Amino acid sequence: MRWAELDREACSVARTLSVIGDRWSLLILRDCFLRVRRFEEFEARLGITRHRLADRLKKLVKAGVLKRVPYQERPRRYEYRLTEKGLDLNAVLLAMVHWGDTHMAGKRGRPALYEHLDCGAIFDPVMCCSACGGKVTARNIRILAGPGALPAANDA
Amino acid sequence: MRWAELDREACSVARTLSVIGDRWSLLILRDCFLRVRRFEEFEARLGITRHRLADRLKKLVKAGVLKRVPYQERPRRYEYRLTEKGLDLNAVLLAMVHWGDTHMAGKRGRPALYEHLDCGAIFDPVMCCSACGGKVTARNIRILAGPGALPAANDA
DNA sequence: AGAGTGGGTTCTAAATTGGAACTTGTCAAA
DNA sequence: TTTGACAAGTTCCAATTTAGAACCCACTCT
Repeated sequence: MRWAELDREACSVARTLSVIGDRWSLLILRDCFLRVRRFEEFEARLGITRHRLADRLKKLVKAGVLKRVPYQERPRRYEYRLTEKGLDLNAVLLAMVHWGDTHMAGKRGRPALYEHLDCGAIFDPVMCCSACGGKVTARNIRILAGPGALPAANDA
Repeated sequence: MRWAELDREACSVARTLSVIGDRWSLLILRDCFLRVRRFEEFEARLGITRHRLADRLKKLVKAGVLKRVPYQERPRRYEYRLTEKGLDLNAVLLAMVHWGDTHMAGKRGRPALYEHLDCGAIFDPVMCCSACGGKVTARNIRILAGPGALPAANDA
């Protein structure tokens, strides 16, 4: 399967990966959440080549995750900002951060901490059920075919 | 930056991506959560080449996300199962599924539904604060440097 | 006029991936 | 006693993708 075919799968994981499933996209988005917005700034922070960066930014804009916003005229220059669709990726990033903190942290501890502004606590992100608010884990969920499942491939 | 350098970054996102940041790993893991365990079954479901599949499974085992369990002797054959570390990736998958459901679903609706066994409801996974249980979004958190942040690069 | 800035594009070499065929034990049927 | 099938890989070559470095363009500043 090629990249271009991935978004046609009847699977939300595959469709999501068609947007963010490469080495750089999520690192670019991580920096977006840290309020990085300009081409040169991304380049300096990421260790990505200008070539790749230009290409990824273009793809993320096309996917509707980032938007290109002019911040000066003559010469016209643009910066890259998260759209609402992009901001919604926060949960994905947080889940990855939490997994990395739990399973990949070095002896010095986690690289970053998160403060919940609503309650003031340094917190861990936890996946919860929208109906009852209880924790969701691999062991207390069941997967069912939804309306968008293909007849011949009614998997996730 | 090359793949091999990614896990040395002082960032939990980068470290997590060093394990699951390629096109196939998360699709393999998705199938693991759907109780797929054998080489041939992965191959048939994924559209991946045997070559790539063998390589990815090896890497995921080395990363401690999957374990190789013999299921018969003579000839000795192994199947692949999620470890606890792998089961913890459930939150990442769920976050991606939810984003895909919200932003990439076709006209026929989401391909899969999730039932929370503790309460019986078909639910959406929501990121919550471990301290107060409230919702966590991009707009109500603040990121702080943690103990594992490098002096010269105290970012996420 | 010359240097600097921000945001790219173009080029080639290196790394990664896809595709198809081949290998290794083992059993079971012809 | 070949022959075939099965499951789980491995090997090899071609195609695609990426890295690395240099170049380009539209301005502004000195």
